[in-house]
Amino acid sequence: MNNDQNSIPSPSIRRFPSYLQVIKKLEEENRETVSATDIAEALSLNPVQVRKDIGYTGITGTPKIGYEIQELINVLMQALGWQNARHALLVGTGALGSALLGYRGFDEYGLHIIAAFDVNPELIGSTIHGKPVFGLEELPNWVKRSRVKIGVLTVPAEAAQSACDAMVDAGILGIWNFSPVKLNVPDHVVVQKEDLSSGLALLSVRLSKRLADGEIE
Amino acid sequence: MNNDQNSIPSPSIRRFPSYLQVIKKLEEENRETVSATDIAEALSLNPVQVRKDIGYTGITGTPKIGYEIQELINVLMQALGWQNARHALLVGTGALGSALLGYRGFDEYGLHIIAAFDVNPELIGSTIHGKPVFGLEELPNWVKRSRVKIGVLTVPAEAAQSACDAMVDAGILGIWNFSPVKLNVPDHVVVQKEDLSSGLALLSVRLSKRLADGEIE
DNA sequence: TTATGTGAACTAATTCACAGCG
DNA sequence: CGCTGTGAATTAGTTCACATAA
Repeated sequence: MNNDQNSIPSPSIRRFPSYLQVIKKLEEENRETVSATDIAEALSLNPVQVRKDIGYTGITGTPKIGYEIQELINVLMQALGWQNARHALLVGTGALGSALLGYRGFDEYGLHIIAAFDVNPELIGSTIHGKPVFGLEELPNWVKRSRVKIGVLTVPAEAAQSACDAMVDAGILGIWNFSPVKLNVPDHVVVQKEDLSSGLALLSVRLSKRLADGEIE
Repeated sequence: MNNDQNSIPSPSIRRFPSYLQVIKKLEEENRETVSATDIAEALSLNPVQVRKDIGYTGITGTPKIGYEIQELINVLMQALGWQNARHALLVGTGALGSALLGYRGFDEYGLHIIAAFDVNPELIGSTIHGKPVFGLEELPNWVKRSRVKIGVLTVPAEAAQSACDAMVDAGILGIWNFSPVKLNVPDHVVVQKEDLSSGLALLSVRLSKRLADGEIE
């Protein structure tokens, strides 16, 4: 088993949430163990890959049986830094922003978006999916009080860098960037860029190829 | 230059939309050429990688100058199968679904979601961000009439497979799946799964590592 | 026999190094 | 020189093949 916490490959980390999802469902059904094969089957992956991924966490399973579900959940959460629920804020309450505010999927994985910020005076003071919307100027104080470290950025391209700067100034350390802009941040800030169109690109290409290769139109 | 249309690596395809985005902005500023270096800089990528990616499309640039912007836009769109705008439908008008209906980013890349379907009687007959919402039972006729091939799936996990089946039966050939479920589809249907939590996972891990490595808390 | 765990082989992707051109 | 274009080297990720344990 590999125990080097610092070097889990990114593709493995990206798969962890889906593993969690599968085994949490089994947990609800009161199953006590899972095999890598079970997980692989549920997700159409190669079982060896699943085993290797799980190996990175340092957990060890028992042959013929698999892994103890509770333990596996714990080490995966641990590996993801999700042991304790994390709080986040969101800047930009447009279509995508309000969707993310209402997306319960994140809570399941320990991310709780607890407040939103925007410049639109019509929204300030209201709530979206139960979360309060503040004016951007309140960001610094709010971050100081709440000690939140993660910010979700869902503003239009033009506003992205300045909203990012505001977050950084306020003390945010991790930015999940949904805007199509490369953000300039100081070294101590981590940015994760999310690009919806890249998935759409792959779908388009694969579909075009199928059509070209003579599927019924 | 590589001209084999059928074998552009997936990572390259995933980067194409961001290239398009950069050069379309330059086009608006009436620039006529871009170098791979320009694009790489705008996106914090390695210039060689950009050049290789562009090479896959078959286009050829001129040393010292770069690529002709119009031509580059054309070949990228071509490579992505986005020459002619594509129409799509969406099933599931929850938080995420309505966000995608209102997300103008897709139009830019040739995906026009022109109708939505749901089972909620309160929504049927209404419009969301200007797009009409129909009952799921209307799907077959609507697809037949509109000849739409792409479906965006944004229903909760429990409903995913049955909504997927409905799409497939109606004649949808490409499914962009935002639900956390592995879909069972016949061979001729292409499924692209989108998993928001995988990006969040990476952000968490990178942030935790930073904090552990002694950033100011 | 059915699982884990892992070194080894393989495949894919990125990056390097450099030739060639304007 | 600053750029393209590309073979070669490198690195990263996946898959195979097999040893081992219950």
